[in-house]
Amino acid sequence: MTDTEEVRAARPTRRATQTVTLDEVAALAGVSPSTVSRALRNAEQVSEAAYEAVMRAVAETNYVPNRAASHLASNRSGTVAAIMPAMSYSVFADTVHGLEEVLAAAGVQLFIGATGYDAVREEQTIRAFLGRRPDGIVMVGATHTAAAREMLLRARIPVVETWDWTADPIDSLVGFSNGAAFTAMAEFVVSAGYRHPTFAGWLTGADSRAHERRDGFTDALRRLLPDEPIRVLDTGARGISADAGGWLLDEALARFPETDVLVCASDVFATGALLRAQARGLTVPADIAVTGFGDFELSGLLHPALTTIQTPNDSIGRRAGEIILERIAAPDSDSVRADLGFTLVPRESA
Amino acid sequence: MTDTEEVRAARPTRRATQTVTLDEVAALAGVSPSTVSRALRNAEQVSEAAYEAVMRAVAETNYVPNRAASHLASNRSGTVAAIMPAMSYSVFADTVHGLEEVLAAAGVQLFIGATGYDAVREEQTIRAFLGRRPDGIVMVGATHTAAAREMLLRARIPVVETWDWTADPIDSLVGFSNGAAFTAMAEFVVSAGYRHPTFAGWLTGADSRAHERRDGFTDALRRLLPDEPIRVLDTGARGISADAGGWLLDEALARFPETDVLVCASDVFATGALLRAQARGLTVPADIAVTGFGDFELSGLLHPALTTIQTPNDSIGRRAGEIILERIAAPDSDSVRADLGFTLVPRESA
DNA sequence: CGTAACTTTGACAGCGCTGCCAGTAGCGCT
DNA sequence: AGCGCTACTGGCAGCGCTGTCAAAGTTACG
Repeated sequence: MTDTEEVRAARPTRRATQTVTLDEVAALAGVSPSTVSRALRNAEQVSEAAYEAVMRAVAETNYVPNRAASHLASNRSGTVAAIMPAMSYSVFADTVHGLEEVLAAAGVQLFIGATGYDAVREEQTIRAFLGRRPDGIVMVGATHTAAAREMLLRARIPVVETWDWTADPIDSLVGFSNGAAFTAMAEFVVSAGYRHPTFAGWLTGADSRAHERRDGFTDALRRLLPDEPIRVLDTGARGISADAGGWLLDEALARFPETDVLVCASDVFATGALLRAQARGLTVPADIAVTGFGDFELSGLLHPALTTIQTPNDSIGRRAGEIILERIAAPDSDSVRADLGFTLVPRESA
Repeated sequence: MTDTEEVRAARPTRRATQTVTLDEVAALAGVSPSTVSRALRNAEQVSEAAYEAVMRAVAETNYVPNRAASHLASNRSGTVAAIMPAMSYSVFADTVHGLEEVLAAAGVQLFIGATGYDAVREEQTIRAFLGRRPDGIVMVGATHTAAAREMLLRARIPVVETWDWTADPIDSLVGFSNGAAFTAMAEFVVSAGYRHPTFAGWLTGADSRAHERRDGFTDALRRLLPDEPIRVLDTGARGISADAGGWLLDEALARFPETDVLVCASDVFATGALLRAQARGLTVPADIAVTGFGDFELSGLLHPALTTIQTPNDSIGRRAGEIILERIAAPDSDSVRADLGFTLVPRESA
């Protein structure tokens, strides 16, 4: 320990321990760092000999490029952020899945954040994600606080709002009209002869899509059955669950015994309502009909099979991913508004 | 356009357009960049006056710190990567949800990648994620290719494997024994009087947990019913779906008509099988009993309600997040092995 | 009033890459 | 041989932060 002085003199490096850098690969390959960088990103810009020397050195050192450094130098992060209300309901999980698949194929990585249907958390999540300088943002929903909208606009990156339809998207929009879907459902149940429909969903949270569904339904109903009172049920603190669907059926029977069809804002509710009706010894649709929304796999297998609306869950994610990739490649291209529509699936439950 | 010369002379900046930097905030606040950095990360290191000047400047400029630069300078990325087989099945979505909640509360952001139950894609995903230098990695499963294991070890970051149980985890482990769960199920169905069980699941893919479930079941069966032949059904290319569960029931009836209980590797299959049995006019469990795995919400609402095994989906994610955070804070702390167990839920279907 | 200890601040280098530029080598042509 | 090309390569600065150090200011105390 006689060389304490020298050790002190050498300023301690802040380098990450044990991590191979591009410079070390370059030294081993006998080329300059620039050449290594080129070989790794655009092999055709480099001679075959250099390419192979680099690849050998990469393999030998197990080099993995540091994307944070690359991001800083090139001002492209190679990431996209997705902000969802929740992941536990399969509809959004399907959308994330489609999105992830498209992005991963392009070498873009996906950040995920959940807001729990809370506008404040949405704002926090957006702010946190913008710190990562994603190349694009995908959001579920087109209703945001003014501050959130402002942040997204100022970020000057492609934004895709999904699962919704609006006249003034922040940037691009991929979805369908929840209101139109429930207008279609209203028309269907009325044409099927039902005269006393009750709408049921979760309307307490900041889930604007649920409100659009209700409005689409009740507006149509006022037109189709002008003399009929409007009946709406809210699961409130029960949130979104099959059990809440069971509660909705009980509640409809208790508060609105004239109900002949329970129009649910989600198959989650409809399934719970259907099973509860059967548990109570009622026959669906003879005693009470039930409709859903979302067309989950199980919905078609139940007895009676659920009348519902099929939504393009996976396609929304894929299309959103494609749009982000297009706009990253050509930032001046136009924003996209894609209505992927919905399909009413009449089955046995109504 | 007479100043072409001067314009040429000025080397074009590579700065991101329109993005506020820490230096600009410092200039506006009238303090040094160091002080801004400190104010934003450890307010207590800075005088009250400086803190407030910084905060005013931040608000005025809408400054959002660039985490890539912070990452590069501090060698901590503030991210965790999660690698899942799939997101479309609620069990993993629940785990992601629990994980995201814990991490987001600590200001850590979550990268998500899906492998589609494919070992090669798992390797590619790990490699891609390591380029982001996450502070930790959460994986579903404890069975990986040698190369994947090697990469994870070399990364020298906390790794949590989940949803599995093994004697030699890479680092930490949070899950339960899939084999033990199906040993318990075997004991249950035998003690309930069933003598001709058939195991059913998806065994074609790289889903090692499915294999462990089968082995746990068949091993126990050989012990409990030594004279009984072993019956196993594989959905093959049908994968994991309720429809495949229906096929499993048909197949069991056709190929193994002696089957008195169909033991499914997932509630997805069990639900499909149950509904198919009813569609065929069979009574469950009298004509054929059915058991599942996972205890989805719907499983308890079906008629008959599914006998199944409850798994700690959400807790696995939360605990994994906690472990990662602990180990980021104290890198020398010991790795953790947490068996979160499972609960057999006897109901009406068996 | 002087000294020691603490608090607060700023300067500076550097994290690991990429964009830009200039330079060299090799080629076909006049 | 000399010219203009193209193909390939290396040098350099800098992306936007943070860690480290040293200096300045402030307080406590004998």
